[in-house]
Amino acid sequence: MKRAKKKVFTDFMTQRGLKSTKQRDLILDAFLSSDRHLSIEELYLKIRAKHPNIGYATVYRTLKLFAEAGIAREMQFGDGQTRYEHVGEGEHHDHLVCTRCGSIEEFENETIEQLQTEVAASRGFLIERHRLELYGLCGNCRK
Amino acid sequence: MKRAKKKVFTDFMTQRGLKSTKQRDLILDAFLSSDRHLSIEELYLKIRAKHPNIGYATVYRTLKLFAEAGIAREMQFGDGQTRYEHVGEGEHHDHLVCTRCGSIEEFENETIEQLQTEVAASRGFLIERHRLELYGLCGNCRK
DNA sequence: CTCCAGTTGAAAGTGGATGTCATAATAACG
DNA sequence: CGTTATTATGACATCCACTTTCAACTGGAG
Ligand SMILES: [Mn+2]
Ligand SMILES: [Mn+2]
Ligand SMILES: [Zn+2]
Ligand SMILES: [Zn+2]
Repeated sequence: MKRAKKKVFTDFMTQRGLKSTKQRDLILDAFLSSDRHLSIEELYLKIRAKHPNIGYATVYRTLKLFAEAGIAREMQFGDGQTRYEHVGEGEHHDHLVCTRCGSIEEFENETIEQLQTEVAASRGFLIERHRLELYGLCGNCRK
Repeated sequence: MKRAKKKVFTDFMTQRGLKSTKQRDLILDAFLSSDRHLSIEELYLKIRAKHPNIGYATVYRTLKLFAEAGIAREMQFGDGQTRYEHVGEGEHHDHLVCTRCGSIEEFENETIEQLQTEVAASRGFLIERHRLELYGLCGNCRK
């Protein structure tokens, strides 16, 4: 699946006339092999540890490209930092965010999605995307 | 209900040893008699039209007070601006946000709320609050 | 190998939120 | 009522997370 995403990104770049560079390769590897939901700064620092010459702006721009290519999703959990997470073709999930330790769990619930569609339909609203986040204490932090 | 919220705020101020000022009265009136979901800037400009001496910082600080007092809720719809909406005791609702005209509709769905609780429970997660936003085209903008 | 369009990193710019501080207003007290 | 301690206000400064700019630097087509 890392392979698949790399191909998606390569195709995207070709189709847009963008170039392959070692920075982009680095950033893609770091992104794909990292925890989900990292901020730009976090990914930047991680890469910078081994490649001190990388620029913040390059990481920033490359993550935007990932999002455009469809292999990353930009998100906001209200902590003032934009985060990026991996996404696969047609995948979707929502989040449980721990307000104490900051951990993020994912979940899917088809019934909720269905109800959302119904709510929207009943008002003539057409959903393009949605966002559902449950904030609270994770199992560990409740103890 | 405007009356009720004013009382809640007055009590809050008394209990915290805060002073009553004409600015706070102005801002509370403007807030309570305005559209829901305004940004600080929007409310500031609205008040400033009739009271040119009001300061942005005062509006900013007063809205924070409203939130602390429990008569306003701070929210983010991803457009880079913090918005405040009216909230009543024990009230809750979620949002439909039009990505074209920016209008915001509200809805409640008890079944969805129930399912959220179940999802959380099945993972040992304790929900403190949540956020559900459906983005897309409103009835008007679909035409 | 050449050459040009695309890329990079440092640095400057943005915009909204938040902090600072001298001045002004509130309200308790004598 | 005046006095006085406390809190509030508004102009301005600062912060911070991006976002843009630009001169130097590739990648890769031809
Ligand atoms: Mn996720
Ligand atoms: Mn609302
Ligand atoms: Zn936790
Ligand atoms: Zn609309």
